[in-house]
Amino acid sequence: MENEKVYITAKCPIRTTLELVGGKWKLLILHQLYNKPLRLSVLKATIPDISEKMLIQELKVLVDSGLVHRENFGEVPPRVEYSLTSKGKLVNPLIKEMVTFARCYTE
Amino acid sequence: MENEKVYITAKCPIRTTLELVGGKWKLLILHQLYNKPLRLSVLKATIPDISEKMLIQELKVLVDSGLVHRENFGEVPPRVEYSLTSKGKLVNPLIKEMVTFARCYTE
DNA sequence: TTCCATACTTACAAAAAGGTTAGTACTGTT
DNA sequence: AACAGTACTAACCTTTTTGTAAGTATGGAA
Repeated sequence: MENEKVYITAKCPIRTTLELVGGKWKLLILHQLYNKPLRLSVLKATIPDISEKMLIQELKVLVDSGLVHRENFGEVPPRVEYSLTSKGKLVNPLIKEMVTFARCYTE
Repeated sequence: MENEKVYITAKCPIRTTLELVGGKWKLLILHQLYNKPLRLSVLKATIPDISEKMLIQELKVLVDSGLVHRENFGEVPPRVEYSLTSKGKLVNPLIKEMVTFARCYTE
């Protein structure tokens, strides 16, 4: 089971992963949520280049795919916190590998 | 050194990796080259949906970034083989993590 | 009654990525 | 002289992704 060969198909695991966390922003967002829940405004501040629209849009996708949990405290002014679900935490080793890869590549 | 915190900047490791292997095709191509050098025609056959243009275009990018080696045997009709460089082999653990992630996610 | 703070929406525009189709170059074989 | 076989190129178009700028909703504080 462990080392089954991966053939490229419409639903192969590599493509599944690309669909879930591909694109310019999702992994950056997930990485910020690694430690603790964060509010939108904090996320925006720690990902300097992202626009508010993209941030909200990508968060929504991540919530829809079950990687991120959205908690609305129903206060005014609004307070909403985003955190990793247990599935979302599965991306941590992946991000770690990306960091390792980049460091080995550039060294 | 090991566990340095990763801040999101223009050249942070996550973004470096995304630039190198991001997009729809690069990781699929690299995965096919995992075992052995392959010719263009074979790559095309094992990645069913890719167009010839995209395959050649992405291979060129991968060669330019030093992840893939291109060997031209100078024969007629042309024979060219593509293989992973040592830097290219660094993506293998990354791909493995992607496969693991997808399997955990979907189970 | 005006403004504040925060999360979120909408309409539109620009840029990037990807796809289609038709071609080139090269020689040995028919 | 035409063709086969392989890697590659070029022009053009469509789709997807990302960005910009403005606006909405809320209730309490000034």
